[in-house]
Amino acid sequence: MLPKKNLFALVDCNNFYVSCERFFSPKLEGKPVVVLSNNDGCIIARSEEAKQIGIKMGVPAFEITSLLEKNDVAIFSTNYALYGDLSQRVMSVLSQFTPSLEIYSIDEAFLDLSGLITNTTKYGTEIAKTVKQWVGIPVSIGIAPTKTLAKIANHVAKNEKLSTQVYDLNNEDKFNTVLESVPVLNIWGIGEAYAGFLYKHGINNANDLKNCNEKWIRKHLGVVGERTVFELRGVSCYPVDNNPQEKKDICFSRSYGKVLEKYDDIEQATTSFAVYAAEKMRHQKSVASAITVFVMTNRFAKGPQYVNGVTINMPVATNHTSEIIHYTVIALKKLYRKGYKYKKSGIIIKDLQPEGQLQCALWDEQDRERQQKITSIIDATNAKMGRGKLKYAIQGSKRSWKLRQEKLSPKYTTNWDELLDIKI
DNA sequence: TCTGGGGTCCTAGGACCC
DNA sequence: TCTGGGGTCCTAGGACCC
Repeated sequence: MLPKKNLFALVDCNNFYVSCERFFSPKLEGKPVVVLSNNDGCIIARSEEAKQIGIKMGVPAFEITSLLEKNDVAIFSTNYALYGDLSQRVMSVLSQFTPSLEIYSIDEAFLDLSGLITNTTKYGTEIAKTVKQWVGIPVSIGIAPTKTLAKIANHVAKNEKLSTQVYDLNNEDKFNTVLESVPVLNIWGIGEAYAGFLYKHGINNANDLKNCNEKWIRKHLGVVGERTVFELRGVSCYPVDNNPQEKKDICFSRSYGKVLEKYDDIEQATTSFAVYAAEKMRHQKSVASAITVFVMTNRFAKGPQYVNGVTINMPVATNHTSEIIHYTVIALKKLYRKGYKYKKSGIIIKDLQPEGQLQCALWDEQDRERQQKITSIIDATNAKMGRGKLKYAIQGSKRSWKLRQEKLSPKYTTNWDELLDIKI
């Protein structure tokens, strides 16, 4: 019996953040639109029209103000509450088309279609049509026998501006020609460093890499590179992972809206980040026994630079906010040096383990039951009334670190007060 | 004036053990 | 004079992803 042939679809939302904003402002259809990163810093999403007038991904917005103004580009601050919610809706629609769905990122998912369908293009078109109709977000779909090839097929679907938004690289007679058109840098798993190495050796496109000796690739790019070669040949090395593990690390960091110098301001910011990180940790029902706190000055500024981090091993694995704050402050006091202009800080919670198999220390001085009650009450209140309604005193009330978000759209779908108001 | 944030996996090398 | 060797575990850092 022949082994079951693998078949993967990669569904990718087109210019996702822009599409989310457009869905609630249809008058922006056909116009250039961009979405900015936190603090209204860099361009992180562009509509087709914005790409066409030469706006590059990742450039700082202040560097291209005249270009933005001249072309009357609609600009939005990032609105994760909105994008996250629409993402969930897209994923929920996709889950109806496969028994095995892997949510790969906020705007992408792999679907395992092995043995499921015969007419791939028809099926893909049906998926795209349904998502557009039910959630209002346009998607592109690549279909192929491995994930790496599905990624490539997806790029083709996007670049060729196919009317169907679906490209099937499975049994494609132009297979080699398509691969030849893909520079190695555009292959999933090949970044700047590996691409530089490959170009130096005359390996320029996906077809070249496919034909490489895998032993030689393994020697220079490691096992990940070797798998990429196999995947390009149609040998699947990465199955669809529909059972996401809990996160192993949780990080919460932000650049401040302006530079801060006083210890108290930095403490208020960083303990606030610690509070959010602890919320995330409880949300996935994990505990941790180590945290790293870090601070940094503005790496783009001329003045003296200071970047440093301190890791603290806590005596007992915990997810209680008060304890996390306690150790964050200890770390911060070690880190702080007077005289620097701080721009960013954050906390990384490491070595997360499932709650419940908690190891008790011999001299545990904390009243854990009481803490448990307090954190549950705070979590429940904030879930209901909005993040930050109940705060710890140390977080302060000034929010001098507050992000700049001058072009924020409403939280149309997650906040009753910001629902779209339609006047008839 | 203004330059994002949050992850994963792999590997080399040090620490430690017998 | 001659100064083991092999295994495991952990961590930091590199490379990649969105």
